[in-house]
Amino acid sequence: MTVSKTASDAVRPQRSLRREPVDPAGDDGMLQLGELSGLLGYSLKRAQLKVFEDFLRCVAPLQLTPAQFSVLLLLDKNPGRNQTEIANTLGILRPNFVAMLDALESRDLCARMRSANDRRSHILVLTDRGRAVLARAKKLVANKHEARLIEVLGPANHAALLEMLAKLAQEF
Amino acid sequence: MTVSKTASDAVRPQRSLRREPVDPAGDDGMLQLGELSGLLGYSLKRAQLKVFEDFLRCVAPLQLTPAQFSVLLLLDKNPGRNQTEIANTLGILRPNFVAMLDALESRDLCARMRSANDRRSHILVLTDRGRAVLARAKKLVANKHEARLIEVLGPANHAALLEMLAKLAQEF
DNA sequence: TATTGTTATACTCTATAACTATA
DNA sequence: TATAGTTATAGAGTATAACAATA
Repeated sequence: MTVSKTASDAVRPQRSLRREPVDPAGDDGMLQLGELSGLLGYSLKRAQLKVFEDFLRCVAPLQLTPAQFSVLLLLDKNPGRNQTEIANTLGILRPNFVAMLDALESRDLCARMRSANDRRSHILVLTDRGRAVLARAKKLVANKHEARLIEVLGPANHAALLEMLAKLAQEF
Repeated sequence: MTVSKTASDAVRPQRSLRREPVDPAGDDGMLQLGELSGLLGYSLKRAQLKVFEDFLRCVAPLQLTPAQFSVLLLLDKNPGRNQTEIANTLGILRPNFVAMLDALESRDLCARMRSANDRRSHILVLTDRGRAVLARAKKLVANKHEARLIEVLGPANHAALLEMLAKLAQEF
């Protein structure tokens, strides 16, 4: 270690004498982010947390997480698929998908059924209740969640943002 | 439950007879994402994972995670701050920040020192080694990580993306 | 009494190996 | 032998309560 073990004055020298508004952040008050502001990954992560938080708020009446919503959407659009196919598409590892499905199935939102062709695999289907919940969830997401995003960003920016994120998710 | 317990034909009816390229995804091959493509949170999450993955690759020689890098950056830009201030700024809870600092301090990248003013708080400082590692990390991030992002998106899009994400992280 | 750093703890996500039943 | 679903497990990340030292 090369730093002295007692700081305060050593670290911020003649600060107690003059109060120069040299930078936006005073000695107290908000800290300077520095090049953190220019780090895409940093803003990406913080934005993602905010967006998921808002998603949960908007869909709270239906008690669905973003991940659960994505599963229901995918089952609806892709009938006749098995667990591995759905999990892979969503980037969920098969072992971790088991508990997720257990939760959805225990709420009677979807069901596993043995495939007649290959008795190893479970064909996943939405139940009537699953379809109903999905329909209500879609409305909440569109009218509350996405609507708020579009309101904050503006429709054109929202579309541009979506396009860029999709590009990163695929090509990067 | 309202669905029959054996599927296959029930779920995808006359598929074995005709092969109509009705939609981009065949019976096998990639699944249809449906409105998942329009869900900002979904692309946001997948993009974030990709970007963090690339960050880890680029900074691998220095063995720094995005979170650790952000701590070093913040310590450098904000000397004389204590654990609570740094943790709060990064959205890290104080109890969870303890182990993070232990790891950084055990590698001699930063040091805690008792404040002379308030003997409860630990002033955080970068060590010489910490400053050196941070300098190298900044170069790797700029020349490899961010460079690749700018290459994929284009400079104008990269700037626009950063601006929108920062806006979401703050105002949303 | 309030605050700083800390411990303990728990819950979620994620990741890997190995088992079973089928193929 | 290989694959689908599963179990067990371990590791991150995140969250809350409570304690000791200090204010």
